[in-house]
Amino acid sequence: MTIKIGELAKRTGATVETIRYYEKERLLPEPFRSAGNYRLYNEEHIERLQFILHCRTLDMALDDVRILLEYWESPDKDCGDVNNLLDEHIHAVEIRMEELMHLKHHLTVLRQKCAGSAQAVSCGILNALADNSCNE
Amino acid sequence: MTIKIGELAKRTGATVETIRYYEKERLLPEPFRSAGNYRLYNEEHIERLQFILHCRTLDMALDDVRILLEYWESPDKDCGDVNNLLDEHIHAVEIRMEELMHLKHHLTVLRQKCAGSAQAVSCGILNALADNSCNE
DNA sequence: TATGAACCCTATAGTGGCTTTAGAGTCAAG
DNA sequence: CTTGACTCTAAAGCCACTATAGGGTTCATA
Repeated sequence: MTIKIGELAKRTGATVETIRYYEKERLLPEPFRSAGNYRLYNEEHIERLQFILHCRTLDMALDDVRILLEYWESPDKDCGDVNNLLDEHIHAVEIRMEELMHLKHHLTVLRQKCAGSAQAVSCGILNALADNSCNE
Repeated sequence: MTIKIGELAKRTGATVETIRYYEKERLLPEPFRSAGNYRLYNEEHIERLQFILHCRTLDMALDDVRILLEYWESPDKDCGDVNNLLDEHIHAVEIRMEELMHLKHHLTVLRQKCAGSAQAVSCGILNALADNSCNE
């Protein structure tokens, strides 16, 4: 059983372009080609692509995915580094969440500086952006 | 009083490269040049750059900054759109925060699939990434 | 006057993870 | 035999910078 790139895209939810991009990035191995030079994928390609896509839904960088794929391909390896990679990723997400919380606070304070519509010259938002009084 | 680009960078916290980039992007007007072709900035440049940087600390896109600068330059305009722009930005931040909350949940569940170090073949994390069982 | 350090200049390429575009080839159905 | 859906490659575009290469300017010190 082999499928063409459009069918692989349909089955996994990736776009055709993304699949070709992953191949160029060596995340997916080069598949066999048909007589007409079409890529032909098999079950292994499908699984590997799904692995990659699952990692991406978890917002992992492709370099991290590369590392995880290596472990996935080497059943005997110690997976301690996998745990570390995940811990670091969770930490990064936590940090970004905190950043966004602060950000939202600043934005909300800023928003309250101008109740309705008025002339720009007296708009509390524009003035606060000029002197940064919303960040102090 | 005029200052060179390094001094402007020092006073605002931007890098020299970012300042030149903003000029190329027409966020900052082209300054006068010295005899030796050095950029010479004045008070207005400093204020405008600070306005831009304040917007950036609030994670606004440069296109949004462009719009805000326009209002800032036109004191007579109605600033209702400024409020809308901000509301939309706050909404985008809220959405991203929710996304990250879900993300963190998935990552935490995934992390618990592998307690300590073991062989990759039996690592709950790698297996869950393969079948996406952490996202269901 | 020479020289060296600190600063400045332009132009171009790289970052990440794709997406888009242009231009061409393949294949099955009508 | 043509149409339309699919596929191919190569290159450029996205965002907001950052980095690099290869030079020029300015000023203080030797």
